[in-house]
Amino acid sequence: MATHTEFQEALLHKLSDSGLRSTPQREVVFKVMLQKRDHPTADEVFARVKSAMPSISLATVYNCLDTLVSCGLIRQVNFERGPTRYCPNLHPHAHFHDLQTGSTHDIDLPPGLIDQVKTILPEGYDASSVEIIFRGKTSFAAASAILPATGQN
Amino acid sequence: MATHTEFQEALLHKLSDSGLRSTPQREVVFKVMLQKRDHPTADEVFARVKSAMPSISLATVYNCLDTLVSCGLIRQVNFERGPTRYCPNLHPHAHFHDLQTGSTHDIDLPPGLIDQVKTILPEGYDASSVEIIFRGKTSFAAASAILPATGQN
DNA sequence: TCATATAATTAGAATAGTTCTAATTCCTTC
DNA sequence: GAAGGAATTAGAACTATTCTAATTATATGA
Repeated sequence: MATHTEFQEALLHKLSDSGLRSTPQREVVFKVMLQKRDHPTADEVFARVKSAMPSISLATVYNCLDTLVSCGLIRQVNFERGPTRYCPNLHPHAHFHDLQTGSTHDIDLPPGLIDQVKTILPEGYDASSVEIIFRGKTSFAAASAILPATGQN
Repeated sequence: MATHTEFQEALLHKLSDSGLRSTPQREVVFKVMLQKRDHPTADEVFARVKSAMPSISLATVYNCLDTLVSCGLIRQVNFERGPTRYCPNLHPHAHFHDLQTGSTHDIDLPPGLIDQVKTILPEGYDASSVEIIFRGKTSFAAASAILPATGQN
């Protein structure tokens, strides 16, 4: 049997690509991000991580999340004035922000769409990333929309 | 000659559509937004407005900007963890965020693009707005890139 | 193996941006 | 011109994030 899980391998690999170490804190933050596939804030990640590692500090959670973002293992999203949210989905996707429930949904992007959208850029603009954010309402989540919106995801 | 300028008419009209009053503060904030067509923060708007109306408060600037956003006279943009920026360009456009200079450029959208992008949404998603953000570098602004990046726009 | 250097973590202070509160002023309408 | 509601104001409060300085962990290489 393997001494490392698959996710640990991926983590180690991506980290060392950037000359960074794999640490217990980075591992647990990454694990927590993969477990519940929503869009938590740093505070929410902190709360989840604490049960597995009570000694971890909020500053470290910020550090780890920033590290994971910078080596491409997770993404960062911002909606309006809310706190930064983190996203473990690495497939090319857009975000749909449900204005009624506050929740966020990933929308898979068909291959080629990003490149196609990039063609609208005039000469001299070289985009390394394209982010697409939809805002609106959903018609399938009627049940959950009744709930008092405990938090976002 | 007209008793009101064109922009005041537009302001008055949009405001009263939402049951709101046109006030000197709202007028001056709107005017300032139209004068320099960049993407200022609330603080920057506050600074610009102060010369015309020294008694205005920062809270009022926030209030006015929110009001203008909610009646569709300006737009709001957020990049990463930076402060909210406000945009007077009402034509359908995307934003290009220059990672080297920190500046923001408006990118005109060809008609139909937004609708086309909306077609990727699965059943049940009803988007009232679509935001597109590019990030990357530009090759034409070599001169300004040398400057020590005093602020963003 | 041990010393050294560097990287990472930590707690808590500090900061920045924004919102809230309560009091005041300004309009609008009777 | 009085009453009621809307808008503004100053400053306090709040939240998210970053910074600082000290500590701990890890890797390297003598």
